[in-house]
Amino acid sequence: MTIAEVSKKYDLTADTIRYYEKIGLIPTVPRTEKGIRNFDEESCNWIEFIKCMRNAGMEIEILLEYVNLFKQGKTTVKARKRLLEEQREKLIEKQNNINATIERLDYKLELYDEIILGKRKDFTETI
Amino acid sequence: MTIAEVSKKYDLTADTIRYYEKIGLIPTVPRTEKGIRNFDEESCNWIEFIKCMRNAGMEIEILLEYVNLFKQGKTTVKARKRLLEEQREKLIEKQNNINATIERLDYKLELYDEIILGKRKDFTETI
DNA sequence: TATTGACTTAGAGCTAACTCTAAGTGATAT
DNA sequence: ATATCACTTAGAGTTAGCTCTAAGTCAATA
Repeated sequence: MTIAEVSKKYDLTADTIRYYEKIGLIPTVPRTEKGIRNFDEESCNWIEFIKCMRNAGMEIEILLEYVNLFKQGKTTVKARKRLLEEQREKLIEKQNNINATIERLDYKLELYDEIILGKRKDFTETI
Repeated sequence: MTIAEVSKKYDLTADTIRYYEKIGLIPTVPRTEKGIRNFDEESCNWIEFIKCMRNAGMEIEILLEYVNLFKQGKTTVKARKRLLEEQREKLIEKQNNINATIERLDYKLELYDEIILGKRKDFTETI
């Protein structure tokens, strides 16, 4: 697959994909004799994985650590597990923050509704 | 309350609080005769609100819009509601992304566990 | 044959959200 | 009296994560 095809498939710009490769996030992208990227299944899997993790807000530096551990082979399995567990914890915390904020917004939206419908005579501007 | 006290109370640096005020995120922070910030309850409520929204990842530009609508008074109640509804939708989407990623990590962590415990003879490196 | 279009590179530029620096004021402690 | 400390300002610097530019190669089409 060319970079244009991969770009379309995963909805990432070609620039972003090249950037990810340059910094080492996508190990060993194959090339044609002319030096043009020819993404195979493994490269695509990496891109899909990176995209998913980035969408959840995981930092590139952390992902780089994971990729580098991966490159070192079986001996790093435990370290990789530890890394993913840590990131899982961070995502849980993010989830909690977002949940709390959604609940707060729900409450505010209810108040706004009551104000709009005129159910609140004691209308005081709540932040 | 001085900026130092507010900084401690909400775990934000004084720099961040000054920055928020400068760009207009905290309307009307009172000052002493000497020109020193003297945060009242309303200012604190704004800071707490901004902090909560920022923690969930809401953009400063959006929060500025909200604050500006708020300043214009009752006539903007519907617009404010619309704005908060939009942001709620964005948070739901983020939540979904994070949930999907946590589930994916859970699956990977199980695989890693099986590998570590030697339950997998067919060990092939999964990304 | 000339040009169009997809690819290549190195490296500069951009945006959001802070974070820091320098220079200054004023109240309190030694 | 002098030094320390918390505050003030304007504006420069930083970081993450892209995004764009310029200059070039190569294959296919008018």
